[in-house]
Amino acid sequence: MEISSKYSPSEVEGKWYQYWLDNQLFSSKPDGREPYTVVIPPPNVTGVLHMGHVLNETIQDILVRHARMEGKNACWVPGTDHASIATEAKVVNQLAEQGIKKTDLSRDEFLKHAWAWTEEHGGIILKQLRKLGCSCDWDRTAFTMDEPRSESVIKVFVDLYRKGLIYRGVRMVNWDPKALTALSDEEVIYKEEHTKLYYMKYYLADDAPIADGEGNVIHKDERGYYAVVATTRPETIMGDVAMCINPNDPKNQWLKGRKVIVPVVGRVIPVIEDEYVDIEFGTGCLKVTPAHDVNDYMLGEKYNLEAIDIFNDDATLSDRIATAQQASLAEVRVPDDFVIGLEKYVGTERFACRRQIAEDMVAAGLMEKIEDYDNKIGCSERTGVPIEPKLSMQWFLKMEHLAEIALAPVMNDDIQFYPAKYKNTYRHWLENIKDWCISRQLWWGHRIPAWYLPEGGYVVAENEQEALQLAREKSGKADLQLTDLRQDEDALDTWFSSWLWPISLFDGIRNPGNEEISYYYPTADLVTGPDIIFFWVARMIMAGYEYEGKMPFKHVYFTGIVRDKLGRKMSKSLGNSPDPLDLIERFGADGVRMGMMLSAPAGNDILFDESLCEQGRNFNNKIWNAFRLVKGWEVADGEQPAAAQLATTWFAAKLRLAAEELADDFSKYRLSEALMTVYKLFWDEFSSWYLEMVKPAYVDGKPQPVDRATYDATLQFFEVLLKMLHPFMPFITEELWQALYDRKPGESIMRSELHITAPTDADRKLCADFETVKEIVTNVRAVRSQKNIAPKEKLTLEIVGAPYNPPVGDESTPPTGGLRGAILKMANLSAVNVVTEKSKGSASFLIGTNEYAVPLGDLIDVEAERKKLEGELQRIEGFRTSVEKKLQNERFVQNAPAAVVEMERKKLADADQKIAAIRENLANL
RNA sequence: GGGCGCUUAGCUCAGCUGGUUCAGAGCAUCUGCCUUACAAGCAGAGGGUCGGCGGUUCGAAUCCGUCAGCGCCCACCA
Repeated sequence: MEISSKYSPSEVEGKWYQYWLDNQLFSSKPDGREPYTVVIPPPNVTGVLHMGHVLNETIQDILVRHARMEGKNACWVPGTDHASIATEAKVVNQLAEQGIKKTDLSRDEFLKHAWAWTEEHGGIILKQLRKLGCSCDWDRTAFTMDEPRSESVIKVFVDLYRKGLIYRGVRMVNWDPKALTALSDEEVIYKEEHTKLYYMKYYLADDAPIADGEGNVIHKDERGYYAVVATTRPETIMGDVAMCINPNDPKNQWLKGRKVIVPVVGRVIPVIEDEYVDIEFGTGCLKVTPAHDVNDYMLGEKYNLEAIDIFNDDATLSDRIATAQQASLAEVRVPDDFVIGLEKYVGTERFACRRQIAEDMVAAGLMEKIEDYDNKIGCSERTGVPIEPKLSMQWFLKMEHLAEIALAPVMNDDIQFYPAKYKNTYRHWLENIKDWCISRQLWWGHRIPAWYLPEGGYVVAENEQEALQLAREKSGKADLQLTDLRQDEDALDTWFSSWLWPISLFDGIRNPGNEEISYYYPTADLVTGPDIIFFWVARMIMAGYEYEGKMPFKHVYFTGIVRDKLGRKMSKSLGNSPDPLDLIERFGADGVRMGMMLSAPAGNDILFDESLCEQGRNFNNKIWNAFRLVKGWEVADGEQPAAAQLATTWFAAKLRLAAEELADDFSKYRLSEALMTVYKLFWDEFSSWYLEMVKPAYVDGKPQPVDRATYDATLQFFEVLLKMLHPFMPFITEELWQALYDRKPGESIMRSELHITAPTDADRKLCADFETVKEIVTNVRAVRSQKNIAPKEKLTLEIVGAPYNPPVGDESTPPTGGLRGAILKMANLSAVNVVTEKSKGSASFLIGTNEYAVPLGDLIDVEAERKKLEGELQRIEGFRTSVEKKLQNERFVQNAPAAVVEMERKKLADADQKIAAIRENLANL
């Protein structure tokens, strides 16, 4: 049967994936073997596969398949995340397109739409993972909002509440005015922006004399004395309730104890003093708006100031500003030209309002100046809009205890981070942790299990019945009905469910100590991006110790960010992100996986380039063709040629060495290096050296059969290589493994085990000797290349002088056995002779201190040869001089270890020998 | 403003607790080859004062200091 010279992934990948599924090869059940567990970082349920996933999932699949072939009970649990805020936003947008407003729907109606959306788009990404070859146990597919996970979340909430770790209260939180919800500190990202710094005039409200002391900076114009306040947010003056100076600020001594008028608003506010104020910033005068700034809020608490919330939830200006203005103007009279009616701003959007009020203030002469200013603005991670600090009633989780139990295991390497540098980041966060705001003003998520009583107060319970019972007890009213209770409207932060993932997947919350959780937990490796180290990794560690008393995973492998080859982050707007499915279509899943892994050292960003997939595809093709060659051989009984005998012995040794290296790479999670190790092993050692050595010759245009011993050995080697490659390229290796021998139905390479004995000293020696053989061959080939001698033309090789070192023979046994045979075959020689003096007109080369020559007769170019030799002589003499200098340095000889000095002496002796040989050659030319 | 990390061949990166695996790998480049597994290939070749400067040492890509450039994380300077 004719096999195509090109491997065609699309024809085999689907077939084998189905085969794996049909034979339940991904499935795992607890048994007597050592477990190896990985839980997938659940992608957003409505997400689609992007290059970041490809990287992440490929790494996990490599680890899982590798562990499976080590004989472990590998279990990779897939699933998706409900992604509360992101999904709700998508649903709201979709409804908007249909002309439906969320506010017009009831909670239940909205959730119906959300579930419909989830069912329509959910799980697409899991289907795509199959195309990549991921060996997840699909029967275990979970969702953070399915029943077991939801019940776990509620149970944990109630438990933490009863432990006193969850509380409810009014706090300054990060408010997303677009999503209309509170966010945790971690969901705020800071962006550098060019803004303005506005310097506004706050006139003194009284006529008392000015205390003109040393260093005071006093402002005065025709309207009177005034202080200058610098701010980036002039619109917030509507919420001003004080001005604050640093008591030690010499510039502003004259303001102590005074009252000032908020411009535009007309409110008279006190000047307070606090060392919090930075004397160097702006004018040293700070306006205090407790409702709209975290620091001002703290000042407000400290000095018992009123907090005037000037915004609606969507960050438009509230009509409260107008009523507040009227109230304060009624209280104190201020000159008309300091005041502008605030009604005109009501309902305007915050940034429009800012522009307008700044303009109005300039027109009214209330603005001292406006400067350009670079500022960092906190924005919502999800919607991108600037965060509005806002006072509101929220649920919080106390973090002190949880941070404490999560810190030590990472710092003392019970849980290992790869790369380890993230330990610092982790510690810093835990040591400065604040309470976690876990409530979200969203519907899509786990609803907070708190029920409010008619007469105030609330109960926290796992379900309505329990809530009712607790409510009756609490209120003392036995006739209280469920309809009298009102459940909290808020949902929980998505991460409040994800942090239980390694436990809830095995039902360890609802059903502690069950067989699955006892067997699979703790999981082995977690593969994720460093961007969610706080959101997820740290919190899983907390939950792990709190609920299982054990780490959730033993190792964390942090991947880098996938960038394009110019180093830019891949993004939709740049259009620089290839579609993974398209890449798979073009290069095969194995090719894409390999392209990804070729440049993915742990923790480093990946500069992804399509050409890497091409390299992966080419490698597939190389494997394919090697297979074609081997399976095309005709086998006959017969003696094994010397070269083949050496080749099989050598390659067996080489495999043992490579296996050792591979194991080392895996143990250090250096997966791209592991791949490179197998890549070179297959391409260079196996294909270019081994196969060429054992390849049967052609006689009269006909290929000769290969002897059985060589053939059997070759198939065995091929099988080992396929197994080594399998975690990286599952499809092609399965295809060829199946074709290599007759297999039973249901058998698979992914369930085969790879055990290779440790290399011996003899293996190392043989491989080192073989490197010399390679050098000899390469040198002869180079001679051919330089002299334009066809590869087909047979040459002879002379080994000059005696004695010389093994492996190429010694005086009594001129190059013999396999090594000699290998040289003959690989360099296409007719003979290898030991001579005391090499032939006239030959090209020579040195390997170590041994000299070799290829007689070329008339072909030799004496001048060229002389030039080459002279160059070499010069180089070696220079080297000799430097070594000699070193040895003449007494301090070196005295201080350096004996072995090092001895090494240098040997270098010197070798150099002398080489120089002598080259001189002789030159003389003979 | 604090903390961490990086800088080695044209590109992407290895180089562990200083000394024969010390200047390496893959890709790219150049030169020959359509040699009966593979041109998505084969054979050969070129290419780097290891970011700059200073120090420790008999000896530094490797340790220390410093400067420059890049990147990341954290932080309430309005």
